[in-house]
Amino acid sequence: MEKIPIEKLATVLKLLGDKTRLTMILLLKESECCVCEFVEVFQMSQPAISQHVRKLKDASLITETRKGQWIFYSLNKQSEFYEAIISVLEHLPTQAEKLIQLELQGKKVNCE
Amino acid sequence: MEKIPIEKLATVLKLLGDKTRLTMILLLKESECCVCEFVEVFQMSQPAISQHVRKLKDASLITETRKGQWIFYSLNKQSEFYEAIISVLEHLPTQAEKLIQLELQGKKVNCE
DNA sequence: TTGAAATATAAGCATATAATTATATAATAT
DNA sequence: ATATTATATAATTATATGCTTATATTTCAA
Repeated sequence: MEKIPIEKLATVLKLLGDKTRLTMILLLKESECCVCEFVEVFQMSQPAISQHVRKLKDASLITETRKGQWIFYSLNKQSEFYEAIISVLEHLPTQAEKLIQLELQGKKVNCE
Repeated sequence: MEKIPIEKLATVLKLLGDKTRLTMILLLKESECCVCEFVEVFQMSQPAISQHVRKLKDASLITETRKGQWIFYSLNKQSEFYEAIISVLEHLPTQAEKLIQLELQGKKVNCE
């Protein structure tokens, strides 16, 4: 397994050491999401969500793809931390119900 | 595998998201240590070390055993987070050299 | 081409964090 | 008994963090 320098991993763990960001990463493992979906799921302001997303993006833990007016975020499988992140996520219960809730509320973004 | 509520794991990851504490945990995986050894290894003040240790102890990630004038700390294998912690540590390179250095400097505590 | 929706960013503020300094407690050795 | 060593704790301070409010940018739709 690829080893990671302690300092780098500590930085990543600090990013994951926030309930909102950890949940974001867990959701992104199951499905790509855009900011407005996170706003619904977390019931937080758009700037607060954008700022959390930016931290994850700055660390290259997630990547973005614009689709029309939305920007979708995904887990970055190319990240040197990807495997470590997955091994953390494995200890968490699925958050699929949050995505189902979104769907039921008609808040899931469909950009086709 | 035992699942952990997101909020709890986020709290633990925040504790591990500090270079000093992450290294402490990694060292404790290899060998129990006392505060004065950590002071040598990290070249930090005794109160700074004690405060990091306290955070880990407050979260029950480590346990203490007094041996004479020293208090030795160990990874708490009974913690509900133990497995998750180990799976994080597996991504880190061994810190055995730090312990060997201690030994060579005659700073390793022998309490027999 | 004007307005609305999605997102980003900057400034400000309140709280959290990590260090230092000073002091207290507990065990050991003389 | 007293001094020394190991450790803990409290107060203080500087910096980091996460939120809010306000505003800018981009895309799409009318």
